[in-house]
Amino acid sequence: MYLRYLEDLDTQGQETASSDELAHLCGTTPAQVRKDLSFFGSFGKRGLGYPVHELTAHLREILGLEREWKVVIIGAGKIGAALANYRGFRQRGFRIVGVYDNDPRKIGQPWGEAIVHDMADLVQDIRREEAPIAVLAIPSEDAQDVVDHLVGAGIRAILNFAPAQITVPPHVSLKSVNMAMELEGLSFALTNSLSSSSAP
Amino acid sequence: MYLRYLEDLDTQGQETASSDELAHLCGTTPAQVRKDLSFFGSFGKRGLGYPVHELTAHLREILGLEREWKVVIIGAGKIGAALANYRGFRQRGFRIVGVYDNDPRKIGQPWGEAIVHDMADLVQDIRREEAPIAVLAIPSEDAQDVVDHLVGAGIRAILNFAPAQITVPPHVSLKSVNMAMELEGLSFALTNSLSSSSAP
DNA sequence: ATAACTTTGTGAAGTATTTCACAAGCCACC
DNA sequence: GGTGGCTTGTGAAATACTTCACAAAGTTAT
Repeated sequence: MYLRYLEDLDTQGQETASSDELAHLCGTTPAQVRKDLSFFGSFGKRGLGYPVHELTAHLREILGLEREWKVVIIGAGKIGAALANYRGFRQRGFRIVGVYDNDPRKIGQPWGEAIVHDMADLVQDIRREEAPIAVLAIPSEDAQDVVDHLVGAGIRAILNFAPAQITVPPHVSLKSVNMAMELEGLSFALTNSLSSSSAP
Repeated sequence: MYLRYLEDLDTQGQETASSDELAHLCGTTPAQVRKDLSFFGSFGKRGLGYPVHELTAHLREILGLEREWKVVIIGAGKIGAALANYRGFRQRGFRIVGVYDNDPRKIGQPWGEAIVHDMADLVQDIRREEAPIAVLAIPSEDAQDVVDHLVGAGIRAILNFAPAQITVPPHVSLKSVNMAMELEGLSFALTNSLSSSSAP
């Protein structure tokens, strides 16, 4: 999150930013900003703030964004399409090297810059390409099964959009996004006349 | 999350579930389950566990899912399309009452069961329909501007998919989902050879 | 009816996170 | 080069969250 706003400031030509300024941008507190950043090192200058360009580079390094990550998308449906077209991914160093589906009508069809591949080839392609990240955009009922194949093929991280509880061995990183659950959170907030705001 | 799994159990005809069983399903601990549920009331029976069907109803009530929520989708692009087609929304009581875009080529086109409306009509439609939830699937640069209009029209909750920091007055609930940031989290995990698993 | 076994609900203990508050350092101006 | 005004970095305090552990209450078997 800090990186997102620091990049904006850098583009605007701002040279330094105080913890106070970053806190306001990110919707948190100055003390939180300082504690968070100090965990990784001592990047700021007292009396002046943090050097925007330098800190941006540090954070990109810390997050592992200096290299390119290969990504495969599983599921050539609407969500898969949205993800494949998402500008942000490529901009931030995630290169989509393949899209997979098991629908014969979709296999072989062009899809953006790529072609939809047969799910049957997934395992061998991952082995050959060494794609360490998979994005899952398939129906819940198939999710765990596909995940097991991915893990078998040596995948190291999975971003899951299926609303299902997935289990993976400890050496594989898993992150799940459940859009219906996000809306339910808003329903709860509305029902209880609470209000909250969260950063992207 | 509990609701999701309880509904599954209910469909399968299971009558009771222990905190231990729910914990395993949801990837947490039995003590956590009991503490969480006890916050809202005393739903379980000692020696037996929680009554699945009854607890499901309680949670739906707590989350405000017994009523139907009207939802407008802003942005008829790929992400908007994915959301509009997302089965889960309708199943869980969120009815999409309108899709809006400012691209003249899209306005008037059919779009699932609905038609794409002109963004210019958004404010008056929200006032008339009293849609309390908006889903934002538009480019970042337009996000805050649209949000301001939504707030002016009386929207009460916003689910934001644009990778931008949005501010809203305290009576409006805001939840942001940033897909690039999710991938960056995985990048960090991979870079540092960490591993973690999170429930949907 | 009683004994043996389960499982909840919840204070208390243990961790983790956030905020406070201030010494130490840096800049700018005189 | 000294002084005043900022801002970081960080222990300590405060707050929040999670886990422990056990009495109370229910179930099952005999």
